[in-house]
Amino acid sequence: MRESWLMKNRLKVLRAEYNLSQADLATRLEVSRQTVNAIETEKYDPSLPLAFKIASVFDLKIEEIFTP
Amino acid sequence: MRESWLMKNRLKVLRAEYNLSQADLATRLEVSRQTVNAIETEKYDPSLPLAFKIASVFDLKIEEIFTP
DNA sequence: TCCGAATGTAAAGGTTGCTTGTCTTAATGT
DNA sequence: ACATTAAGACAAGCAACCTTTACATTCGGA
Repeated sequence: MRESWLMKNRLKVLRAEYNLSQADLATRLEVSRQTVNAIETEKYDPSLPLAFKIASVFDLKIEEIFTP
Repeated sequence: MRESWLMKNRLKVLRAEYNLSQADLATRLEVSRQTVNAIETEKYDPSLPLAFKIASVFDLKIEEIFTP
């Protein structure tokens, strides 16, 4: 295992604000629902490109969504 | 093979500004020299945690270093 | 209560990120 | 000429990210 200090994120809250299901968000991000779920429940971090996509969906900077 | 739209980055320029070798930067980031080289020559994207580390070394936002 | 939507979890498999090790080449200085 | 440093490249191996498929659980509304 990597030393995995996994990042914290505000995905769940943001999803709620935008009234999106995990499946909705997955569709917008062009990833699977399970991937959204895994990131949200902090099983693993998104890749950098995916983090950019997430940020663009919510019109925020990456740093406003993810924190170390 | 992925359709690899790899991100662009300004690592090489930033390294020059800070007068750091790839090895120096690698030490600060706690990754291998080859990893720094591969990211700089855009063989692959850094992970999100590594992107955060890179941003903190140069005191910039991720978006100011990497662009899709 | 029952149904459907949303969520959580898991296994198996492919791709990407990162490692160590090695080799080559260019630039610089002595 | 020689040594040193920086950088680029490649390969093998492992860890992390992401996929599909599948099944279980939770929850709100009719």
